[in-house]
Amino acid sequence: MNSTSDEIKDDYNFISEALIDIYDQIMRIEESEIRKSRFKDITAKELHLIHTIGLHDRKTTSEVSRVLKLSKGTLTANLNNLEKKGYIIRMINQQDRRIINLGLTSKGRLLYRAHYAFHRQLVESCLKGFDGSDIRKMRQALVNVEKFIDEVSSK
Amino acid sequence: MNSTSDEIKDDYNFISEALIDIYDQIMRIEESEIRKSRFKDITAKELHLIHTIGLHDRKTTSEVSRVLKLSKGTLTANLNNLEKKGYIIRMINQQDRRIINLGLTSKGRLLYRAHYAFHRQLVESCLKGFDGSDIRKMRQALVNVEKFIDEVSSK
DNA sequence: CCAAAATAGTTTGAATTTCAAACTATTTTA
DNA sequence: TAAAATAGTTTGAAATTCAAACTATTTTGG
Repeated sequence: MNSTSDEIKDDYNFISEALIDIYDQIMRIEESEIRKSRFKDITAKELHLIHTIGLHDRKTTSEVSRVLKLSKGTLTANLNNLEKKGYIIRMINQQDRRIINLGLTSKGRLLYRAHYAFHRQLVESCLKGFDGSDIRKMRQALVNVEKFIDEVSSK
Repeated sequence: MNSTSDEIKDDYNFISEALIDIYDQIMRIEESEIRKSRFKDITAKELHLIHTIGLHDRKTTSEVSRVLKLSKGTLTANLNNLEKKGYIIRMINQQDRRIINLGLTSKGRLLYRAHYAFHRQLVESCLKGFDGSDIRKMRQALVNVEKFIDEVSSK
């Protein structure tokens, strides 16, 4: 395909505008889809936290608060809520008893998988009609963004 | 380029994972970049609100609260803060005096342009090395996401 | 023309979320 | 083995959000 520099500029503007708005909508729709299922007591933020805790990692509270850039106090409060609602468990690490390892309950794992499946559906619809090389390009674009973010952060 | 279905599946997983995390980082970095400049009193949420109010539109409070899905009360509070800090002005609409039209002050416009420029930089770094047809594909992917979101919302 | 209904935005009071700082318990260091 | 460092919790205050009640204005229908 042939493109003038004006057309490319329009595309840049379009992409820039769309990106600003789309993510907000994604967060909202993920929350509202999850709340239509059996997981009616979960917010978008909690979904994000459940995702970060993950299925297998046994992360510590400190690791999670670093990744999500939440203060330790805030994370403690969030974990209390998710524990009360039965999605996560705290496990005292027996090698170092200051450390709490985090895990998902079976209910938490179900939620994790439901969320992941929905997200996956979104990505599939996004890449509908794309061939392998297109998808590689898409992947490259995300790697580029990550690199840009790293550069800006460390500067 | 040739790709096996396994490679494509890996790409899907990669893209899915990356998307979940990247936006949070973008929001954070936009806020922290803006705060390094003369606009030290602005949060990511306020940046989003300033962007929505826009340079030329004279939107009403109701329009903005609908777009951002904030209650009218919440928006009033946010607007009070931005007005106090000198970024926006409220203008009573003389045709219908119930309506408040919103506008950016010159300080608000400077902030808008600084934010947009940074966002634009991010998009450019993301699409570095892409040709016109690649960029069209990227644009199509975003249109697909928007369509997916609309379908899910209206179902 | 005017009373009732509708609309735009603000105020209010409660709930939730967040943070930093102080604190407790445990481990590491020197 | 006492002091320092680390992991996580508690605490109190500030910020954010919402729904519902409220004020001011405009539109509607008789």
